[in-house]
Amino acid sequence: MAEDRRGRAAGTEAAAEAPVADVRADEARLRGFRISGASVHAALANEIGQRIVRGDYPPGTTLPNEQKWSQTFDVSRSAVREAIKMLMAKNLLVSRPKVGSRVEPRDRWNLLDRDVLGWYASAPDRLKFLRTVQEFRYIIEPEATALAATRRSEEQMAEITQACTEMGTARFLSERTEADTRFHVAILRASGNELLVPLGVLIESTLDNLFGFITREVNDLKYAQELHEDIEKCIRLQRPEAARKAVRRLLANTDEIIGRAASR
Amino acid sequence: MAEDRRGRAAGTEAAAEAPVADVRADEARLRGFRISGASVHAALANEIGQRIVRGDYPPGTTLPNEQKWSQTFDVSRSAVREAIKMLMAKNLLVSRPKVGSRVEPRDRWNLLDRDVLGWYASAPDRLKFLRTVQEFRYIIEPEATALAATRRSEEQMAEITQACTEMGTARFLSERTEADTRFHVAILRASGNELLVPLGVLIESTLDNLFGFITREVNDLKYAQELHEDIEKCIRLQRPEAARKAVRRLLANTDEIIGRAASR
DNA sequence: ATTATCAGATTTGTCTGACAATATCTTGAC
DNA sequence: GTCAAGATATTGTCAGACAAATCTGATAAT
Repeated sequence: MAEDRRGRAAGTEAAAEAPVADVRADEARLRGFRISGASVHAALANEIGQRIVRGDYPPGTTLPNEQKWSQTFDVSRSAVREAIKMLMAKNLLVSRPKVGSRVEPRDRWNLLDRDVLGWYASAPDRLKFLRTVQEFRYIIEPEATALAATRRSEEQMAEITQACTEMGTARFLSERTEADTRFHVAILRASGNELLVPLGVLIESTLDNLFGFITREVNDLKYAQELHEDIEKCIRLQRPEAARKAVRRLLANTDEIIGRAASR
Repeated sequence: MAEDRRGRAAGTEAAAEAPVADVRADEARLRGFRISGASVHAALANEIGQRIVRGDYPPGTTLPNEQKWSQTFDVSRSAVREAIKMLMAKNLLVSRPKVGSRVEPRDRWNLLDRDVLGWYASAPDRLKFLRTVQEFRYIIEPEATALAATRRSEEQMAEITQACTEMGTARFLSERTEADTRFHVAILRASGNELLVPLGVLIESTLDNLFGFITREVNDLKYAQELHEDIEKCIRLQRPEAARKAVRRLLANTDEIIGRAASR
Protein backbone atom coordinates (compact mmCIF):
# COMPACT_ATOMS: atom_id res chain seq x y z
CA MET A 1 0.00 0.00 0.00
CA ALA A 2 2.99 2.19 0.21
CA GLU A 3 5.00 0.93 -2.70
CA ASP A 4 2.65 2.17 -5.35
CA ARG A 5 3.59 5.71 -4.40
CA ARG A 6 7.00 5.17 -5.81
CA GLY A 7 5.68 5.74 -9.25
CA ARG A 8 6.80 9.30 -9.69
CA ALA A 9 10.30 9.91 -10.79
CA ALA A 10 12.09 6.64 -11.25
CA GLY A 11 14.80 9.21 -11.52
CA THR A 12 17.44 8.84 -14.13
CA GLU A 13 18.05 5.16 -13.84
CA ALA A 14 20.93 4.21 -11.57
CA ALA A 15 19.35 4.70 -8.19
CA ALA A 16 16.34 2.69 -9.19
CA GLU A 17 17.86 -0.74 -8.95
CA ALA A 18 19.95 -1.40 -5.87
CA PRO A 19 18.36 0.34 -2.92
CA VAL A 20 14.83 -0.85 -3.42
CA ALA A 21 14.70 -2.60 -0.08
CA ASP A 22 16.28 0.34 1.64
CA VAL A 23 13.81 2.74 0.18
CA ARG A 24 10.97 0.59 1.42
CA ALA A 25 12.43 0.55 4.89
CA ASP A 26 12.92 4.31 4.85
CA GLU A 27 9.36 4.91 3.84
CA ALA A 28 8.10 2.61 6.51
CA ARG A 29 10.12 4.39 9.14
CA LEU A 30 8.82 7.75 8.04
CA ARG A 31 5.23 6.54 7.97
CA GLY A 32 5.80 5.20 11.43
CA PHE A 33 6.72 8.66 12.60
CA ARG A 34 3.99 10.35 10.68
CA ILE A 35 1.16 8.42 12.16
CA SER A 36 2.45 9.64 15.51
CA GLY A 37 0.78 12.91 14.67
CA ALA A 38 3.70 14.92 13.39
CA SER A 39 3.75 16.80 10.14
CA VAL A 40 5.87 15.68 7.23
CA HIS A 41 8.64 18.22 7.67
CA ALA A 42 8.83 17.55 11.39
CA ALA A 43 9.03 13.82 10.84
CA LEU A 44 11.71 14.34 8.20
CA ALA A 45 13.74 16.62 10.44
CA ASN A 46 13.48 14.00 13.13
CA GLU A 47 14.63 11.21 10.89
CA ILE A 48 17.48 13.08 9.24
CA GLY A 49 18.57 14.65 12.51
CA GLN A 50 18.66 11.31 14.22
CA ARG A 51 20.74 9.86 11.42
CA ILE A 52 23.25 12.67 11.65
CA VAL A 53 23.60 12.48 15.42
CA ARG A 54 23.74 8.71 15.22
CA GLY A 55 26.69 9.05 12.91
CA ASP A 56 25.25 7.83 9.62
CA TYR A 57 26.67 10.95 8.00
CA PRO A 58 29.84 11.88 9.85
CA PRO A 59 30.83 15.53 10.26
CA GLY A 60 32.30 16.96 7.11
CA THR A 61 30.46 14.66 4.73
CA THR A 62 27.72 15.89 2.46
CA LEU A 63 24.21 14.60 2.74
CA PRO A 64 22.19 13.27 -0.17
CA ASN A 65 20.77 16.20 -2.09
CA GLU A 66 17.26 17.48 -1.69
CA GLN A 67 15.86 15.66 -4.66
CA LYS A 68 17.30 12.41 -3.33
CA TRP A 69 15.58 12.83 0.02
CA SER A 70 12.39 13.78 -1.70
CA GLN A 71 12.49 10.57 -3.73
CA THR A 72 13.60 8.40 -0.84
CA PHE A 73 10.72 9.40 1.36
CA ASP A 74 8.29 10.26 -1.40
CA VAL A 75 7.67 13.77 -0.20
CA SER A 76 7.95 17.12 -1.89
CA ARG A 77 11.16 19.05 -2.08
CA SER A 78 9.57 21.85 -0.03
CA ALA A 79 9.05 19.50 2.86
CA VAL A 80 12.66 18.35 2.64
CA ARG A 81 13.86 21.92 2.55
CA GLU A 82 11.84 22.88 5.61
CA ALA A 83 13.24 19.92 7.49
CA ILE A 84 16.77 20.85 6.49
CA LYS A 85 16.21 24.43 7.55
CA MET A 86 15.26 23.16 10.98
CA LEU A 87 18.46 21.19 11.21
CA MET A 88 20.42 24.22 10.02
CA ALA A 89 18.85 26.18 12.86
CA LYS A 90 20.25 23.59 15.27
CA ASN A 91 23.69 23.92 13.72
CA LEU A 92 23.76 20.30 12.65
CA LEU A 93 24.55 21.25 9.08
CA VAL A 94 25.12 24.08 6.66
CA SER A 95 24.04 24.05 3.06
CA ARG A 96 25.24 26.05 0.13
CA PRO A 97 24.31 26.02 -3.54
CA LYS A 98 26.06 23.51 -5.71
CA VAL A 99 27.98 22.03 -2.79
CA GLY A 100 25.05 20.57 -0.89
CA SER A 101 24.39 20.14 2.81
CA ARG A 102 27.46 19.44 4.87
CA VAL A 103 27.36 18.02 8.38
CA GLU A 104 28.99 20.44 10.83
CA PRO A 105 31.70 19.33 13.28
CA ARG A 106 30.25 17.92 16.46
CA ASP A 107 31.46 20.74 18.64
CA ARG A 108 29.29 23.17 16.70
CA TRP A 109 26.14 21.15 17.24
CA ASN A 110 23.58 22.69 19.49
CA LEU A 111 23.71 19.76 21.87
CA LEU A 112 21.61 21.49 24.51
CA ASP A 113 18.63 21.61 22.18
CA ARG A 114 15.79 19.38 23.24
CA ASP A 115 15.59 17.46 19.98
CA VAL A 116 19.30 17.07 19.47
CA LEU A 117 19.67 15.87 23.03
CA GLY A 118 16.91 13.37 22.41
CA TRP A 119 18.64 12.00 19.34
CA TYR A 120 21.92 11.98 21.22
CA ALA A 121 20.36 10.15 24.12
CA SER A 122 19.10 7.37 21.89
CA ALA A 123 22.67 6.59 20.93
CA PRO A 124 23.97 3.08 21.49
CA ASP A 125 25.70 3.86 24.80
CA ARG A 126 23.05 5.29 27.07
CA LEU A 127 25.00 4.81 30.26
CA LYS A 128 27.84 6.94 29.03
CA PHE A 129 25.37 9.62 28.06
CA LEU A 130 23.74 9.50 31.46
CA ARG A 131 27.07 9.85 33.20
CA THR A 132 27.95 12.86 31.07
CA VAL A 133 24.67 14.53 31.93
CA GLN A 134 25.12 13.74 35.59
CA GLU A 135 28.55 15.32 35.61
CA PHE A 136 27.01 18.39 34.07
CA ARG A 137 24.25 18.45 36.65
CA TYR A 138 26.87 18.31 39.41
CA ILE A 139 28.28 21.55 38.04
CA ILE A 140 25.03 23.36 37.48
CA GLU A 141 22.41 22.31 39.96
CA PRO A 142 24.10 22.90 43.31
CA GLU A 143 24.90 26.49 42.34
CA ALA A 144 21.52 27.07 40.73
CA THR A 145 19.82 25.82 43.87
CA ALA A 146 21.98 28.00 46.07
CA LEU A 147 20.99 30.99 43.97
CA ALA A 148 17.36 29.96 44.21
CA ALA A 149 17.67 29.79 47.98
CA THR A 150 18.66 33.42 48.11
CA ARG A 151 16.59 34.86 45.32
CA ARG A 152 13.37 32.87 44.99
CA SER A 153 10.10 34.78 45.08
CA GLU A 154 7.10 33.52 46.97
CA GLU A 155 5.39 32.38 43.78
CA GLN A 156 8.46 30.48 42.74
CA MET A 157 8.70 28.89 46.16
CA ALA A 158 5.09 27.83 45.88
CA GLU A 159 5.78 26.15 42.53
CA ILE A 160 8.74 24.29 43.98
CA THR A 161 6.82 23.18 47.03
CA GLN A 162 3.84 22.05 44.99
CA ALA A 163 5.99 20.02 42.62
CA CYS A 164 7.68 18.43 45.61
CA THR A 165 4.47 17.38 47.32
CA GLU A 166 3.03 16.15 44.05
CA MET A 167 6.07 13.95 43.69
CA GLY A 168 5.15 12.41 47.00
CA THR A 169 1.49 11.86 46.26
CA ALA A 170 1.90 10.71 42.64
CA ARG A 171 0.30 7.36 42.00
CA PHE A 172 2.00 6.48 38.75
CA LEU A 173 5.67 6.58 38.02
CA SER A 174 5.04 8.72 34.95
CA GLU A 175 3.22 11.22 37.11
CA ARG A 176 6.04 11.23 39.60
CA THR A 177 8.68 11.74 36.93
CA GLU A 178 6.71 14.64 35.53
CA ALA A 179 6.54 16.30 38.95
CA ASP A 180 10.22 15.56 39.50
CA THR A 181 11.14 17.37 36.31
CA ARG A 182 8.86 20.23 37.21
CA PHE A 183 10.56 20.46 40.60
CA HIS A 184 14.04 20.84 39.17
CA VAL A 185 13.03 23.19 36.40
CA ALA A 186 11.19 25.38 38.91
CA ILE A 187 14.42 25.64 40.85
CA LEU A 188 16.29 26.70 37.74
CA ARG A 189 13.67 29.35 37.10
CA ALA A 190 13.87 30.52 40.70
CA SER A 191 17.64 30.91 40.41
CA GLY A 192 17.01 34.26 38.78
CA ASN A 193 19.41 33.54 35.94
CA GLU A 194 17.57 33.15 32.68
CA LEU A 195 20.44 31.29 31.08
CA LEU A 196 20.05 28.41 33.49
CA VAL A 197 16.48 27.69 32.46
CA PRO A 198 17.24 26.08 29.08
CA LEU A 199 19.36 23.52 30.90
CA GLY A 200 16.15 22.03 32.16
CA VAL A 201 16.17 19.87 29.05
CA LEU A 202 19.11 18.01 30.53
CA ILE A 203 17.19 17.14 33.65
CA GLU A 204 14.20 16.15 31.58
CA SER A 205 16.40 13.92 29.50
CA THR A 206 18.02 12.31 32.53
CA LEU A 207 14.76 11.52 34.22
CA ASP A 208 13.20 10.21 31.03
CA ASN A 209 16.17 7.94 30.52
CA LEU A 210 16.12 6.83 34.11
CA PHE A 211 12.47 6.00 33.76
CA GLY A 212 13.26 2.48 32.66
CA PHE A 213 15.62 1.85 35.53
CA ILE A 214 13.69 2.65 38.65
CA THR A 215 10.37 1.37 39.96
CA ARG A 216 12.11 -1.54 41.62
CA GLU A 217 12.61 -0.69 45.23
CA VAL A 218 10.00 1.18 47.20
CA ASN A 219 12.66 2.23 49.66
CA ASP A 220 14.54 3.97 46.90
CA LEU A 221 11.54 6.10 46.10
CA LYS A 222 11.04 6.94 49.72
CA TYR A 223 14.65 7.97 50.21
CA ALA A 224 14.69 10.00 47.00
CA GLN A 225 11.57 11.77 48.20
CA GLU A 226 13.28 12.70 51.43
CA LEU A 227 16.20 14.12 49.52
CA HIS A 228 13.87 16.24 47.45
CA GLU A 229 12.12 17.51 50.52
CA ASP A 230 15.46 18.43 52.05
CA ILE A 231 16.18 20.58 49.05
CA GLU A 232 12.77 22.17 49.21
CA LYS A 233 13.32 22.99 52.86
CA CYS A 234 16.73 24.55 52.27
CA ILE A 235 15.30 26.81 49.59
CA ARG A 236 12.34 27.70 51.77
CA LEU A 237 14.60 28.60 54.68
CA GLN A 238 16.97 30.44 52.36
CA ARG A 239 20.05 28.39 53.21
CA PRO A 240 22.26 28.40 50.12
CA GLU A 241 25.12 26.34 51.46
CA ALA A 242 22.85 23.67 52.89
CA ALA A 243 20.96 23.66 49.58
CA ARG A 244 24.18 22.98 47.69
CA LYS A 245 24.91 20.00 49.87
CA ALA A 246 21.38 18.66 49.69
CA VAL A 247 21.48 18.76 45.91
CA ARG A 248 24.80 16.95 45.89
CA ARG A 249 23.29 14.22 48.03
CA LEU A 250 20.42 13.83 45.60
CA LEU A 251 22.76 13.68 42.64
CA ALA A 252 24.90 11.11 44.40
CA ASN A 253 21.79 9.05 44.94
CA THR A 254 20.91 9.30 41.26
CA ASP A 255 24.45 8.29 40.41
CA GLU A 256 24.03 5.26 42.58
CA ILE A 257 20.84 4.24 40.80
CA ILE A 258 22.60 4.59 37.48
CA GLY A 259 25.53 2.59 38.76
CA ARG A 260 23.27 -0.22 39.86
CA ALA A 261 21.54 -0.23 36.50
CA ALA A 262 24.93 -0.36 34.80
CA SER A 263 26.05 -3.44 36.68
CA ARG A 264 23.03 -5.41 35.66
CA MET B 1 9.06 53.78 15.89
CA ALA B 2 8.02 50.56 17.49
CA GLU B 3 4.52 51.36 18.55
CA ASP B 4 3.20 51.66 15.02
CA ARG B 5 4.17 48.05 14.45
CA ARG B 6 1.45 47.05 16.75
CA GLY B 7 -0.96 47.02 13.86
CA ARG B 8 -1.46 43.33 14.26
CA ALA B 9 -4.90 42.90 15.71
CA ALA B 10 -6.16 45.82 13.68
CA GLY B 11 -7.63 42.83 11.93
CA THR B 12 -9.15 42.86 8.53
CA GLU B 13 -9.16 46.28 7.01
CA ALA B 14 -7.52 48.80 9.29
CA ALA B 15 -4.06 47.36 8.75
CA ALA B 16 -4.17 48.00 5.04
CA GLU B 17 -3.98 51.74 5.21
CA ALA B 18 -1.66 52.86 7.94
CA PRO B 19 1.49 50.80 7.60
CA VAL B 20 2.49 51.77 4.09
CA ALA B 21 5.53 53.60 5.34
CA ASP B 22 6.33 50.70 7.60
CA VAL B 23 6.29 48.26 4.76
CA ARG B 24 8.83 50.39 2.98
CA ALA B 25 10.97 50.53 6.10
CA ASP B 26 10.68 46.81 6.60
CA GLU B 27 11.72 46.15 3.06
CA ALA B 28 14.65 48.47 3.41
CA ARG B 29 15.75 46.73 6.55
CA LEU B 30 15.51 43.35 4.93
CA ARG B 31 17.47 44.53 1.92
CA GLY B 32 20.01 45.86 4.34
CA PHE B 33 20.43 42.40 5.74
CA ARG B 34 20.39 40.75 2.39
CA ILE B 35 23.22 42.69 0.95
CA SER B 36 25.21 41.46 3.92
CA GLY B 37 25.46 38.16 2.09
CA ALA B 38 22.72 36.17 3.71
CA SER B 39 19.98 34.35 1.87
CA VAL B 40 16.38 35.53 2.01
CA HIS B 41 15.15 32.93 4.45
CA ALA B 42 18.12 33.52 6.74
CA ALA B 43 17.61 37.28 6.68
CA LEU B 44 13.92 36.78 7.40
CA ALA B 45 14.59 34.43 10.28
CA ASN B 46 16.99 36.98 11.64
CA GLU B 47 14.54 39.82 11.40
CA ILE B 48 11.55 37.95 12.79
CA GLY B 49 13.62 36.28 15.49
CA GLN B 50 15.03 39.59 16.61
CA ARG B 51 11.57 41.09 16.79
CA ILE B 52 10.31 38.24 18.92
CA VAL B 53 13.22 38.34 21.33
CA ARG B 54 13.04 42.13 21.43
CA GLY B 55 9.46 41.79 22.58
CA ASP B 56 7.55 43.13 19.58
CA TYR B 57 5.39 40.03 19.75
CA PRO B 58 5.13 39.00 23.39
CA PRO B 59 4.85 35.33 24.34
CA GLY B 60 1.38 33.97 23.74
CA THR B 61 0.52 36.36 20.95
CA THR B 62 0.01 35.31 17.36
CA LEU B 63 2.33 36.50 14.65
CA PRO B 64 1.10 37.92 11.36
CA ASN B 65 0.27 35.08 9.05
CA GLU B 66 2.56 33.82 6.33
CA GLN B 67 0.91 35.75 3.57
CA LYS B 68 1.26 38.94 5.54
CA TRP B 69 4.99 38.45 6.00
CA SER B 70 5.36 37.56 2.37
CA GLN B 71 3.66 40.82 1.38
CA THR B 72 5.44 42.92 3.97
CA PHE B 73 8.87 41.88 2.81
CA ASP B 74 7.95 41.14 -0.76
CA VAL B 75 9.26 37.60 -0.68
CA SER B 76 7.67 34.28 -1.47
CA ARG B 77 5.68 32.34 1.04
CA SER B 78 8.21 29.50 0.83
CA ALA B 79 10.93 31.79 2.10
CA VAL B 80 8.72 32.89 4.97
CA ARG B 81 7.93 29.31 5.81
CA GLU B 82 11.57 28.30 5.85
CA ALA B 83 12.37 31.20 8.14
CA ILE B 84 9.54 30.25 10.47
CA LYS B 85 10.70 26.65 10.52
CA MET B 86 14.08 27.85 11.69
CA LEU B 87 12.50 29.79 14.52
CA MET B 88 10.39 26.77 15.39
CA ALA B 89 13.58 24.75 15.64
CA LYS B 90 14.82 27.24 18.21
CA ASN B 91 11.58 26.92 20.18
CA LEU B 92 10.71 30.57 19.71
CA LEU B 93 7.30 29.69 18.33
CA VAL B 94 4.94 26.92 17.37
CA SER B 95 2.55 27.05 14.47
CA ARG B 96 -0.61 25.14 13.78
CA PRO B 97 -3.08 25.26 10.93
CA LYS B 98 -5.77 27.86 11.19
CA VAL B 99 -4.44 29.20 14.48
CA GLY B 100 -1.18 30.63 13.14
CA SER B 101 2.25 30.96 14.69
CA ARG B 102 2.22 31.62 18.42
CA VAL B 103 5.20 32.92 20.36
CA GLU B 104 6.27 30.44 23.01
CA PRO B 105 6.81 31.44 26.65
CA ARG B 106 10.28 32.77 27.26
CA ASP B 107 11.36 29.88 29.43
CA ARG B 108 10.93 27.54 26.49
CA TRP B 109 13.19 29.56 24.23
CA ASN B 110 16.48 28.01 23.37
CA LEU B 111 18.44 30.86 24.88
CA LEU B 112 21.76 29.08 24.56
CA ASP B 113 21.49 29.04 20.79
CA ARG B 114 24.00 31.29 19.08
CA ASP B 115 21.44 33.30 17.13
CA VAL B 116 18.95 33.68 19.94
CA LEU B 117 21.71 34.75 22.24
CA GLY B 118 22.80 37.30 19.68
CA TRP B 119 19.30 38.74 19.43
CA TYR B 120 19.02 38.67 23.19
CA ALA B 121 22.32 40.45 23.58
CA SER B 122 21.22 43.29 21.35
CA ALA B 123 18.43 44.06 23.80
CA PRO B 124 18.21 47.53 25.30
CA ASP B 125 20.00 46.64 28.53
CA ARG B 126 23.35 45.19 27.57
CA LEU B 127 24.88 45.53 30.99
CA LYS B 128 22.24 43.41 32.60
CA PHE B 129 22.78 40.79 29.94
CA LEU B 130 26.52 40.83 30.52
CA ARG B 131 26.08 40.39 34.22
CA THR B 132 23.79 37.42 33.69
CA VAL B 133 26.31 35.79 31.40
CA GLN B 134 29.11 36.47 33.84
CA GLU B 135 27.18 34.85 36.66
CA PHE B 136 26.72 31.84 34.44
CA ARG B 137 30.41 31.76 33.60
CA TYR B 138 31.20 31.77 37.31
CA ILE B 139 29.23 28.58 37.63
CA ILE B 140 30.58 26.82 34.58
CA GLU B 141 34.12 27.82 33.84
CA PRO B 142 35.93 27.13 37.10
CA GLU B 143 34.61 23.57 37.13
CA ALA B 144 35.18 23.06 33.42
CA THR B 145 38.76 24.25 33.80
CA ALA B 146 39.33 21.99 36.78
CA LEU B 147 38.11 19.07 34.71
CA ALA B 148 40.36 20.13 31.86
CA ALA B 149 43.31 20.20 34.24
CA THR B 150 42.80 16.54 35.05
CA ARG B 151 41.63 15.19 31.75
CA ARG B 152 43.20 17.23 28.94
CA SER B 153 45.07 15.36 26.24
CA GLU B 154 48.34 16.62 24.83
CA GLU B 155 46.69 17.87 21.66
CA GLN B 156 44.11 19.75 23.66
CA MET B 157 46.86 21.23 25.83
CA ALA B 158 48.66 22.36 22.70
CA GLU B 159 45.54 24.11 21.44
CA ILE B 160 45.09 25.90 24.73
CA THR B 161 48.71 26.96 24.89
CA GLN B 162 48.71 28.17 21.31
CA ALA B 163 45.58 30.24 21.81
CA CYS B 164 47.12 31.73 24.93
CA THR B 165 50.35 32.78 23.27
CA GLU B 166 48.47 34.10 20.25
CA MET B 167 46.49 36.27 22.62
CA GLY B 168 49.76 37.74 23.74
CA THR B 169 51.22 38.33 20.32
CA ALA B 170 48.02 39.58 18.67
CA ARG B 171 48.45 42.98 17.07
CA PHE B 172 44.81 43.92 16.67
CA LEU B 173 42.13 43.79 19.29
CA SER B 174 39.93 41.74 17.00
CA GLU B 175 42.70 39.20 16.63
CA ARG B 176 43.17 39.11 20.37
CA THR B 177 39.47 38.63 21.03
CA GLU B 178 39.38 35.79 18.56
CA ALA B 179 42.28 34.05 20.29
CA ASP B 180 40.68 34.74 23.67
CA THR B 181 37.49 33.01 22.59
CA ARG B 182 39.49 30.14 21.13
CA PHE B 183 41.33 29.79 24.45
CA HIS B 184 38.19 29.43 26.51
CA VAL B 185 36.43 27.15 24.06
CA ALA B 186 39.51 24.93 23.89
CA ILE B 187 39.30 24.57 27.65
CA LEU B 188 35.66 23.57 27.43
CA ARG B 189 36.57 20.97 24.84
CA ALA B 190 39.41 19.71 26.99
CA SER B 191 37.06 19.28 29.93
CA GLY B 192 36.01 15.98 28.43
CA ASN B 193 32.33 16.74 28.83
CA GLU B 194 30.67 17.25 25.48
CA LEU B 195 27.77 19.10 27.01
CA LEU B 196 30.02 21.93 28.11
CA VAL B 197 31.18 22.72 24.59
CA PRO B 198 27.97 24.38 23.38
CA LEU B 199 28.33 26.88 26.20
CA GLY B 200 31.19 28.38 24.28
CA VAL B 201 28.64 30.62 22.61
CA LEU B 202 28.23 32.39 25.92
CA ILE B 203 31.90 33.22 26.11
CA GLU B 204 31.89 34.29 22.51
CA SER B 205 28.95 36.55 23.21
CA THR B 206 30.58 38.07 26.29
CA LEU B 207 33.82 38.85 24.55
CA ASP B 208 32.07 40.25 21.51
CA ASN B 209 30.03 42.51 23.73
CA LEU B 210 33.04 43.51 25.75
CA PHE B 211 34.81 44.43 22.54
CA GLY B 212 33.51 47.96 22.67
CA PHE B 213 34.59 48.47 26.25
CA ILE B 214 38.24 47.58 26.39
CA THR B 215 41.22 48.86 24.45
CA ARG B 216 41.61 51.73 26.86
CA GLU B 217 44.32 50.79 29.28
CA VAL B 218 47.39 48.89 28.17
CA ASN B 219 47.92 47.74 31.72
CA ASP B 220 44.55 46.05 31.67
CA LEU B 221 45.54 43.97 28.68
CA LYS B 222 48.81 43.05 30.29
CA TYR B 223 47.16 41.97 33.53
CA ALA B 224 44.48 40.03 31.72
CA GLN B 225 47.17 38.27 29.75
CA GLU B 226 48.89 37.23 32.96
CA LEU B 227 45.63 35.84 34.28
CA HIS B 228 45.18 33.80 31.13
CA GLU B 229 48.70 32.47 31.39
CA ASP B 230 48.08 31.48 34.98
CA ILE B 231 45.15 29.40 33.84
CA GLU B 232 47.18 27.85 31.06
CA LYS B 233 49.88 26.91 33.53
CA CYS B 234 47.46 25.34 35.99
CA ILE B 235 46.01 23.16 33.25
CA ARG B 236 49.45 22.25 32.00
CA LEU B 237 50.58 21.25 35.49
CA GLN B 238 47.30 19.46 36.11
CA ARG B 239 46.33 21.44 39.19
CA PRO B 240 42.52 21.45 39.27
CA GLU B 241 42.05 23.45 42.45
CA ALA B 242 44.55 26.13 41.43
CA ALA B 243 42.88 26.25 38.02
CA ARG B 244 39.52 26.92 39.61
CA LYS B 245 40.95 29.83 41.53
CA ALA B 246 42.81 31.24 38.55
CA VAL B 247 39.63 31.23 36.49
CA ARG B 248 37.77 33.00 39.28
CA ARG B 249 40.45 35.68 39.31
CA LEU B 250 40.05 36.19 35.58
CA LEU B 251 36.28 36.38 35.85
CA ALA B 252 36.57 38.87 38.67
CA ASN B 253 38.79 40.96 36.45
CA THR B 254 36.24 40.82 33.66
CA ASP B 255 33.55 41.81 36.13
CA GLU B 256 35.65 44.78 37.08
CA ILE B 257 35.97 45.89 33.46
CA ILE B 258 32.23 45.59 33.03
CA GLY B 259 31.69 47.54 36.23
CA ARG B 260 33.91 50.31 35.05
CA ALA B 261 32.08 50.46 31.73
CA ALA B 262 28.78 50.58 33.58
CA SER B 263 29.75 53.57 35.66
CA ARG B 264 30.62 55.64 32.63
C1' DA C 1 -31.08 27.11 28.62
C1' DT C 2 -27.59 24.19 27.55
C1' DT C 3 -25.39 21.13 24.70
C1' DA C 4 -24.45 18.89 20.28
C1' DT C 5 -23.73 18.98 15.60
C1' DC C 6 -22.65 20.88 11.37
C1' DA C 7 -21.15 24.40 7.75
C1' DG C 8 -18.06 27.96 6.58
C1' DA C 9 -13.90 30.41 6.76
C1' DT C 10 -9.06 30.97 7.76
C1' DT C 11 -4.43 29.49 8.22
C1' DT C 12 -0.82 26.37 7.90
C1' DG C 13 0.68 22.08 5.41
C1' DT C 14 2.00 19.97 1.13
C1' DC C 15 2.84 19.46 -3.65
C1' DT C 16 4.39 20.83 -8.31
C1' DG C 17 7.11 22.97 -11.68
C1' DA C 18 9.90 26.55 -13.10
C1' DC C 19 13.86 29.60 -13.10
C1' DA C 20 17.88 32.09 -10.67
C1' DA C 21 22.20 32.12 -8.18
C1' DT C 22 26.29 29.98 -6.96
C1' DA C 23 30.18 27.17 -6.56
C1' DT C 24 32.64 23.27 -8.43
C1' DC C 25 34.63 20.91 -12.21
C1' DT C 26 36.15 20.55 -16.86
C1' DT C 27 37.92 22.06 -20.86
C1' DG C 28 40.69 24.78 -23.63
C1' DA C 29 44.02 28.43 -24.62
C1' DC C 30 48.36 30.32 -23.69
C1' DG D 1 51.70 24.05 -16.01
C1' DT D 2 48.66 27.97 -15.17
C1' DC D 3 44.87 30.52 -15.80
C1' DA D 4 40.33 31.59 -17.69
C1' DA D 5 35.94 30.61 -19.53
C1' DG D 6 32.16 27.73 -19.79
C1' DA D 7 29.44 23.45 -18.47
C1' DT D 8 27.08 21.45 -14.64
C1' DA D 9 25.03 20.22 -10.37
C1' DT D 10 22.79 21.87 -6.30
C1' DT D 11 20.58 24.93 -3.40
C1' DG D 12 17.78 29.32 -3.43
C1' DT D 13 13.59 31.55 -4.72
C1' DC D 14 9.33 32.10 -6.71
C1' DA D 15 4.26 31.35 -8.03
C1' DG D 16 0.05 28.95 -7.74
C1' DA D 17 -2.85 25.28 -6.42
C1' DC D 18 -5.13 22.15 -3.32
C1' DA D 19 -5.39 19.48 1.28
C1' DA D 20 -5.82 19.33 6.22
C1' DA D 21 -6.78 21.20 10.44
C1' DT D 22 -9.32 23.94 13.56
C1' DC D 23 -11.71 27.90 15.09
C1' DT D 24 -16.28 30.37 14.79
C1' DG D 25 -20.87 30.81 14.65
C1' DA D 26 -25.32 29.10 13.45
C1' DT D 27 -28.64 25.78 13.89
C1' DA D 28 -30.85 21.99 15.97
C1' DA D 29 -31.81 18.74 19.75
C1' DT D 30 -32.30 17.64 24.51
